[in-house]
Amino acid sequence: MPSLTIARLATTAGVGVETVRFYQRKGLMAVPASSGAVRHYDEADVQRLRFIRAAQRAGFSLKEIAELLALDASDDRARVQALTRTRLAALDAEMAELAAAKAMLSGLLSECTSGKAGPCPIIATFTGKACH
Amino acid sequence: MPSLTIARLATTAGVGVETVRFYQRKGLMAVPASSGAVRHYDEADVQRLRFIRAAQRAGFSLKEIAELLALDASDDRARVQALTRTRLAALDAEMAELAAAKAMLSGLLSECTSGKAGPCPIIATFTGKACH
DNA sequence: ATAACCTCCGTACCGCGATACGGAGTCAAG
DNA sequence: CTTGACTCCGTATCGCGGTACGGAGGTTAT
Repeated sequence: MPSLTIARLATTAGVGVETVRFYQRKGLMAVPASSGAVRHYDEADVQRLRFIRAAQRAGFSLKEIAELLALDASDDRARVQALTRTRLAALDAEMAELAAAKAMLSGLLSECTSGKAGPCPIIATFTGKACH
Repeated sequence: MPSLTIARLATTAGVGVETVRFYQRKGLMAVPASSGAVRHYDEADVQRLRFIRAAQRAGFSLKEIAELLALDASDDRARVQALTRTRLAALDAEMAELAAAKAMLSGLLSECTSGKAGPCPIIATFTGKACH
């Protein structure tokens, strides 16, 4: 039975001790009812932390992750799929925004690098001053 | 001389009154030294708010925007270009992360939609349980 | 001139995701 | 059996980008 202290749990999962405690307060992890004064953790807790980190990388918020974790128990695929579709739509929207920003900035950068005279086109664009 | 109240300034630029005051506190806008008790704003203030919003859409933080605004005065194109390149690199990194997340989620979603048996692949992936 | 609305200013609060602090208790090694 | 490292727990603080509240005073339309 691999019994970990909170510090070993945290370093195993690649987070800080305070972060584990933060997740406990947020209801993302249960506080183990330890026999004694010091609480003990096991492989399931490591997995739970890894779940949280993986879902965060996919862009889910901690609130959504809490729901996903609850669904892990109650096997409601429809709900998981709905959350996933919502997240995918949000990802598309974010990507579109980033792509637009990137297009604008890279265009302006080359303009500003090659241009010689007048105000910086980047600044001018943000300012709204006519520049072309 | 178009003299605006703070509310008219805010609505013209498409932000809230409280947001204008927030930007003033953050040093992004000067508080006009009004003659009298009520402060007055003009077209330059509208432009400044639009600058802030445009730069935000490009992904700059308020801190970076403050620097860009300072550079608007002091015409340091090299610095503006450096900030822009940094922002472009950050945008690339963010886009790569979003693309990875999207690929993962859309793959999992179709798997989960079509699959019938066993645990939900989405949950299984986050959990780290073997699923294939 | 009075009601209705706006401005000014400080301060507090929100959501998010953590991170820090500090005192008391616990545990293992020397 | 002490020392040092770790744990527990509450509470505070951070950074970001705002939003909300409330009272005193200014302004405007009727």
